[in-house]
Amino acid sequence: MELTERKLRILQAIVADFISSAEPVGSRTLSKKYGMGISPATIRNEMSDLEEQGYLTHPHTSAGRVPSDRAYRLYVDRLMDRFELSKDEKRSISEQLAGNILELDKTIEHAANILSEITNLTSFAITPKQDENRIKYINILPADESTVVIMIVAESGKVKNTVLKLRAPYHEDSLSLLSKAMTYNYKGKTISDILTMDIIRNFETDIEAMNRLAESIMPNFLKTLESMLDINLYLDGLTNIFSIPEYNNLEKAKLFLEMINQRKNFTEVLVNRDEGVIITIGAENKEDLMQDCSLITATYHINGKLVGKLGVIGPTRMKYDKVTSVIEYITDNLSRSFELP
Amino acid sequence: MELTERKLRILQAIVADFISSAEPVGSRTLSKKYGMGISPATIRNEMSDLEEQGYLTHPHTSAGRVPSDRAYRLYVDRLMDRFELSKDEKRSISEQLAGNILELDKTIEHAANILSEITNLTSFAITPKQDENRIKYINILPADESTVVIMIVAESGKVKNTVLKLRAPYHEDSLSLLSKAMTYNYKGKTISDILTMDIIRNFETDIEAMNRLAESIMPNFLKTLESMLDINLYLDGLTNIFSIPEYNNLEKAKLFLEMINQRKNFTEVLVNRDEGVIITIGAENKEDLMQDCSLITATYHINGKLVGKLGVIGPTRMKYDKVTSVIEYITDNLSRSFELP
DNA sequence: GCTTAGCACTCGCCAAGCAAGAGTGCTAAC
DNA sequence: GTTAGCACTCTTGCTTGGCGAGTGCTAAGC
Repeated sequence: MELTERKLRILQAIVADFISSAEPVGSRTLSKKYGMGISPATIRNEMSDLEEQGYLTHPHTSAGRVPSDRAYRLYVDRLMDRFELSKDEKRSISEQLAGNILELDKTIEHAANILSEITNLTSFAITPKQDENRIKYINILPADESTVVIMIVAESGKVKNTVLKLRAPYHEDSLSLLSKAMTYNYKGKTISDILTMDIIRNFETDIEAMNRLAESIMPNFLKTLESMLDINLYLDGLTNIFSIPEYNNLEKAKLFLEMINQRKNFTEVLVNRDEGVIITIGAENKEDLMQDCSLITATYHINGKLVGKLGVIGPTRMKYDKVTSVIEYITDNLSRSFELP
Repeated sequence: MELTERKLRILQAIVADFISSAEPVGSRTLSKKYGMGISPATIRNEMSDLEEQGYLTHPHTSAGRVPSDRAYRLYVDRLMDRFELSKDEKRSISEQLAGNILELDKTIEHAANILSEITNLTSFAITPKQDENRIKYINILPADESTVVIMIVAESGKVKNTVLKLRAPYHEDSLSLLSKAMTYNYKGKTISDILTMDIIRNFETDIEAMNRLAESIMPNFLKTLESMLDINLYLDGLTNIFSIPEYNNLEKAKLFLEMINQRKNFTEVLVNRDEGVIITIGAENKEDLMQDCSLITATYHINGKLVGKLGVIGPTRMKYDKVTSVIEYITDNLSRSFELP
């Protein structure tokens, strides 16, 4: 059976109505509210067909119809109008993001805040994978007689440092020597390359003092380097789910929050998604706990290369048009502000 | 009316029973379970007295008794036994904390994780106030031809840096010169002192290049410095409240989570608490939303000076003995690992 | 042949009513 | 001062019946 023009129109109306009301949509409402020019009875017949085709479900005999995942998919792909953010909204987002570009991570966290604020959903953002980030230089700096700061600067501009107390005092010349040697060795290499290399050996030079220094610094250097690989997950708007009728039930709300609070798993899910704007609806998600959620993610870029992600998660009933627009707008904005000058 | 020995024993039994069962305690239960050697009727009389004195309440006529805030206070101050953690628990905590002392903030976050894990409550930790932290040195380092890294090292070992793209290329000598000048100027000063000083003017030297450099770096330097003052709040075990009978109701759970997610306010509350182990029970808390919560905090020290806090928040019905012991043990452990070597 | 009015039917929801259970408070006896 | 006994109170869980919303089917209309 083909989807006639009229069926599409009805389906669109049902989805739109259900998205905003969260109540099953009845034939009478539809006929009256959306001025379709056909009677409830006709609509009922059409609805019955749509149900047969898997676009609608029926919580129970005497309830209205509810869109299925399939209906949302159709809606997202073909039926929904492109949503244009208002000038004011756009300006507000840009301004808020521009206010805080000092620290990359903070900016990303802030973007997640804005997103949940606007959408009233739970938002998240992850920082880019750093595997492919290349070392620019390494600097070992004196702090006091037995303390040094290991500082690693990557090409993307990411900086990471650790304070390390040495067991023995050091000579300042050895520090700068070691910094140079390490930079020479590692410059241009990716973090993951370095971590798989056999490193300690590389510093068996003639200079005894430097060897000893390298030996005590290396373990911490490696740990620091490893921690540069960590992907940060920022979450916001967690409590927003409490105002969503779908989660008006302790057990569901609990499961939702617990799923998201398994940060490792959740990050993993996000990392594995494709680039660009990706929408997965209900059962399209592989994870058990996401079967009645929709997940929308988009990617932002740093220097056009490293890729982070940002998005929302909520019930399948969400304002796909607006949410998608907002996410797109924010990620575009992020990518632009992370471009090389 | 005085609290007789017997009344105290009864009260203790009621509190202990209610803490573990979350059910109002009846006279019969009490008489049987706690082998008091007196009949339910006698206990009822005593309970009636205790209620009059404000130690017990009565959800309704035909329910058992529930301890009031006052009873918990008495329990905490006089009745509860000191709880000794088992050797295994102690070892496990120490080991987990020792595994990750590379980064101070991570360690503190990790301590909060452990705490919520053990207590099954919502835990939190805040990093120390940095107002009194003194600058050790400032280093402006080259990253590439137009990018520099501003690095600030404080006496506590806290390091903070920002990557800054300059509008014009710089001369490397000016960088080290400026680093030295700034270090000379700020070394030994506290962060808040510097932020209230009128700084830009301090660098009006003869050297033109350095003046220009200082001018473009200063705003970012100040912002970075300011961000060093931020107190980080780590939360964990938020979803634990879902398994607590007191919060077995959407509205309450929601309010609880929203209260805690107002991170600014919540941090403020924590910052304002006294040092040492502090327990506030129910209405002893000033905040509206905490009227039926208890809050336990303890302080840890960095180098014996900077003070951070760690604790739990949960329903007034909590295992005060065990929770207090755990918190104390963890903060002691933290302070010890943050001591100067 | 599509559309529509009419009507019986189904189901969830809510309030009222009822019985069971838990625990108290009081009284009178020990 | 302590305790047994008993009436009383209040919550909880279950059942019942009415109401409203919405459907599905049928038959009539265009």
